Amino acid sequence: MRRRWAAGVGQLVRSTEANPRARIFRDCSATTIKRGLTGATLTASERSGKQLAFLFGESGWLALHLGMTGSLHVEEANFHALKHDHLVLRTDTFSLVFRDPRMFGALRFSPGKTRPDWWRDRPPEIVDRRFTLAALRLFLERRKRTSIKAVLLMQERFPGVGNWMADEILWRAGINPHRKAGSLNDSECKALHEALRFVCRGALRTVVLEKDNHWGDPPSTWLFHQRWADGGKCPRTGMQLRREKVGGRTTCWSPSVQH
DNA sequence: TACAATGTTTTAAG
DNA sequence: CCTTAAAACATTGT
Repeated sequence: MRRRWAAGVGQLVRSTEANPRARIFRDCSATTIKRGLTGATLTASERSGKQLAFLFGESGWLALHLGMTGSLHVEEANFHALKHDHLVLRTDTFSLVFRDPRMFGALRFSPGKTRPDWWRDRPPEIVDRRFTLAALRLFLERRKRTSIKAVLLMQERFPGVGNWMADEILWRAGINPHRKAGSLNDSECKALHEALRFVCRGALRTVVLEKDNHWGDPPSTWLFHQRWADGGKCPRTGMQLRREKVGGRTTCWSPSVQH
C-alpha cells in the first residue's frame, strides 16, 4: 500500500477532497488535512509495522493506518470518488485514494518537516535488531496474568501483529494460546522470539503487493491457509485444529503441537 | 436474523 | 499509577 502511493512521489497536490463525516478523520479534522496537503509535494514514504507515513516536503507529515478494510489506490486524474473513498489527493496525473468501508482506519497530520512525536516514538519493529529477547521477556513479565494470545495483540510491543499473525506465531512456537504470559519458560520465550521474527519476516516477504491487485500468499505450510474456517488441519500433524475465542478474538490453534 | 470478519484503541474495573 | 478484560468502531457477507 505504501508503494502504491509512492508512485506519486515528486508530484504536487493540486487539490484535496476529504469527507469530514468519515470516521477516519477522528484524530484530525478533514479541514486540517485539506489545508495541509493542498499545494504540497509528496516527497517520501515510510512504514512502521502496519502504519504508514507520507512526507510532504516542508509542508507536513501524513500518517495513516488502514485498519481491516482500508486500502490505498492510484487512479486517473479525473477519477470520480466512490462511496468509501474518504480522501482523494489530485495531482496533474494521478488521484491518490484512501478507501475504507469499515472506517477502522485512521489518519493524522502534523505540519512542518520535523518528524512528529507520534511517528518518531513508535516501538521497534519485530524484525528490527532492537526487538530483543530481553525486551520480550520484560514485557511478558509485566503482562504475566494475561493470556499470551491477548499479549501478542498489544501494539505497544508487537506493532503490526494482528489476529492471524498472532495465531501463526503461537502455532510455530508450539505455545497454547491460553497460557498466561508469565508462565513461559526460557526455551518457550526463545521459541516465541524466533517465531515472532520468522513470521513477521515471512509476511513482509510474501504478503506484499506484486502488481495491480495481486497479493502473494504465505508458504503453503503455514497455519494461515487452514485457520479461516472450521475443519482446518494442522499443517505439521494433520490433526484437527481448534477454533475458539481467546483474548477476545477468534483463535485457531493446534492442540497436537501447542502445549 | 444473528454473527463474524486479514485491526487496533478505548473503556471501565481491579 | 499499573494491569486486565471486554467493548467499541462501520460495513458487508454468510
